[in-house]
Amino acid sequence: MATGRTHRPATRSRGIPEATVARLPLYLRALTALSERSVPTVSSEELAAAAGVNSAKLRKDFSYLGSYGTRGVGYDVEYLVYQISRELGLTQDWPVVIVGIGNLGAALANYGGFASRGFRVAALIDADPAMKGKPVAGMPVQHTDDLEKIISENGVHIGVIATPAGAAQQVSERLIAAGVTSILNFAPTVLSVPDGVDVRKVDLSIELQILAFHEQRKAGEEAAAVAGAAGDAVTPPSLRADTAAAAAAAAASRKGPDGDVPAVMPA
Amino acid sequence: MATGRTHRPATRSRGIPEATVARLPLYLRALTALSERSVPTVSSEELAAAAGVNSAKLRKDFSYLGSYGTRGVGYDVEYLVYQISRELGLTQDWPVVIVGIGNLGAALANYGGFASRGFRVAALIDADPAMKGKPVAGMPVQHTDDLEKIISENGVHIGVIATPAGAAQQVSERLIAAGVTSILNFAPTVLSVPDGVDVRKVDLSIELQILAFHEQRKAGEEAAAVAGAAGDAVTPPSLRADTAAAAAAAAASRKGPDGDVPAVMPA
DNA sequence: ATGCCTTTGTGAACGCGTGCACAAAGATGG
DNA sequence: CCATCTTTGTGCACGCGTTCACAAAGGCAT
Ligand SMILES: NC(=O)c1ccc[n+]([C@@H]2O[C@H](COP(=O)([O-])OP(=O)(O)OC[C@H]3O[C@@H](n4cnc5c(N)ncnc54)[C@H](O)[C@@H]3O)[C@@H](O)[C@H]2O)c1
Ligand SMILES: NC(=O)c1ccc[n+]([C@@H]2O[C@H](COP(=O)([O-])OP(=O)(O)OC[C@H]3O[C@@H](n4cnc5c(N)ncnc54)[C@H](O)[C@@H]3O)[C@@H](O)[C@H]2O)c1
Repeated sequence: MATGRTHRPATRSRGIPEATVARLPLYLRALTALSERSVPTVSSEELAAAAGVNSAKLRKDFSYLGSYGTRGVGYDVEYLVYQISRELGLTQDWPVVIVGIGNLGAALANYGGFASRGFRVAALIDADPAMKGKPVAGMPVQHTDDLEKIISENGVHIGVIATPAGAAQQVSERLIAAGVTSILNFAPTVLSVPDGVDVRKVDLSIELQILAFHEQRKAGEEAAAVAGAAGDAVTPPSLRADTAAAAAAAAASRKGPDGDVPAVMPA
Repeated sequence: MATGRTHRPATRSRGIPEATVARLPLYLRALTALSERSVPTVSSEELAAAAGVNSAKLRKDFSYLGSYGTRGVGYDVEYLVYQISRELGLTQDWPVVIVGIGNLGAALANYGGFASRGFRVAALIDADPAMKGKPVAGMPVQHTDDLEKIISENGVHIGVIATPAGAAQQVSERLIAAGVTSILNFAPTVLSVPDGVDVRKVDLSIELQILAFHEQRKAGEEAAAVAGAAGDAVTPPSLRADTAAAAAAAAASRKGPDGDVPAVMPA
C-alpha cells in the first residue's frame, strides 16, 4: 500500500483512532460491493475477510462509530454504508484540483475512481504555457497563474500535487496560501507545511524499496537454508574502513537520469 | 503517503523493525541529495530535518543497522548511502514487470524514478491484443499470453499491477505462479496471496477519503468554534431507525461510473 | 414463554513504535 | 596530555494498536 502520515501526530479525531480511519475506506469498499449485490446483512467475520483484516479489529473499529450491529445477525449493509460514508465526509462533494498535468497527472485526471465517491476534479493546473487550454480527460488545462483564483472560486480544500519534485514545495505553498488544507503529494519530496494542513504522500520509489528489502531477505534466507553455513548472503557485520572505498565508488556511480530530487536543508 | 502493509505481520526482519525499514528510503533520498552536493558528513539533527522525522527516531533507526556514526561529528554521508543501499538490497538490480498498460501503467512506464535506484523495467504486459508490440516508453508492450515466459526468462521477482480491479486477483495469481514474490498493487482490491508473498498497495481513493475525513473535522471544529453551540455539524449520535430510509436512498444513488470494484467473499 | 445458538461489543493483556533525556564517546583546541 | 564541547547510541517510560477471549444480547425455533 501507499505510505504514512505527515499530519498532527496525536490529535485524536473525536476519539476515532487514526488507524481506524485508514481502514474505514476499506470497509466501505467491501460494503459497497455487497450492497450492489443486494446482500442485506453481513457478519463481522465475513466483512473482515472481504476487507482483509481481523474480525476483532473490525468490530472494535465499528465500535468507535457506535453500536450499529445486531447480535446474532450482523450488520445491516445499507445502514453501515451510510454511516461510514457520513463519518468519512463522503456525503458531501469535495472539489479537488490536480497540479502538474504530465504523465501521472493526466492518468489521475482520467481516473474514473476519482469521481466515484464524492470527489470531483474541479480543475487541472499546469505551469507549461503550451498545455494551457489543452483538453485532458475532457477538461481544459489551466495555467498556474490562475491557481489562486481557481482555488477560491471553486472552494477547493483538497489539492493533488503531481509536479516534478523540485516544484512541489512551492506549489504546496501556493495551494495552502490560496485556501487548500489537505494535500495528496505524488512528488518524491518531504513537504513542510504549517499546522492544520494535512499531507499524505504516495511514493512509488519507497514502496518498491521496501519490497526490495524483503525480497533480499527472502533470497538470503533461501540461500542460507540451502547451503547449511554459507553465512555471507546477508552480509557480515564486520568490515568497515575497507568498504569505505567501495561506498564512495557506489555513491559516485549513483546518479541515474532520476526524478528523485530530495528535499535538503541549508547545510 | 501511500497505504499500509499486507505481508507477514510480525516476522521481524533480522531485527530491523518494519517501521524502520519504511523510513530507510526516506533517509536514503535525503542522503543522496547531500552526496550530490558533496556534503561529507551530516548530523542526525540535520538529516532528520531533511527527512521530516524526529532525530531520536533517526538515530534509533540507524542503530539497528550498526554503529555507523561518529560522536561529536555525525554520519559520513557516502558511507551511510552505501550501508542503507546495501541493507535495502539496492546494490543489486531488480527487474520489474508492469502489468496493465493503461493510463496509469503507461505513466509508470514513463516514470524516470523507476530506474533510478536499482529497479529496471524488464517488460510491459497487457491483455489487450491491440496493444501488442505498441511501444510505450520506448519498449514494446507484450501480451499476457507470454507472462510466464517473460517472468522466468528475466528472473523477475517484483511485479506491478495496474490493471482494472476486476483483473487484479487473477493477474496476481499468474505472477505468483510464475515466480513473483513481491507485488505492488495499484488496483483498488484486496489481493489474497499465499504466505511468503509480499503485497503493498497504493490506493488513491483511500488516501483521498482519509483526507476528506480530516477535512470534514476541520470544518466541523471551525463551525463549532464560530457558532458557540451549533452542535449539529458533527452530527448527533441519536437517530437510528429514522436514518435507515435516508441510508437506503444514499446507497441507491451511489453507483457512479466507478472503477472501484471491491473484492467480495462467496456469500 | 423458554432455551438454544449465533454474533456482537469490549475488557484486558500484550507488543510495537515513539520520544525523552542522558551517559559515554570522540573530536578539537590549547 | 588534558579539558571542553558536540553528538551519538540507548535505557526507559508511555501511548497506540492489535488480538484474545468472553459475557451479554438478541433472534429463532419449539
Ligand atoms: N509517472 C509516474 O508513474 C510517477 C510515479 C510516482 C511518482 N511520480 C512523481 O510524480 C511527479 C510527476 O511525474 P510525471 O511523470 O507526471 O512527470 P512529468 O514531467 O510528465 O509531468 C510534470 C508536469 O508538471 C508540470 N509542472 C512543472 N512545474 C510545475 C509547477 N511549478 N506548477 C505546475 N505544474 C508544473 C510540468 O509542466 C509537467 O506537465 C514527479 O514528481 C514524479 O516523481 C510519478
Ligand atoms: N489512473 C489512475 O490515476 C489511477 C489511480 C489510482 C488507481 N488506479 C487503478 O489502477 C488501475 C489501472 O488504471 P488505469 O486508469 O490505467 O486503467 P485503464 O483502463 O486505462 O488501463 C487498464 C489496462 O489494463 C489492461 N488489462 C485489463 N485486464 C488485463 C489483464 N487481465 N491482464 C493484463 N492487462 C489487463 C487493459 O488492457 C488496459 O490497458 C485500475 O485498477 C485503477 O483503479 C488508477
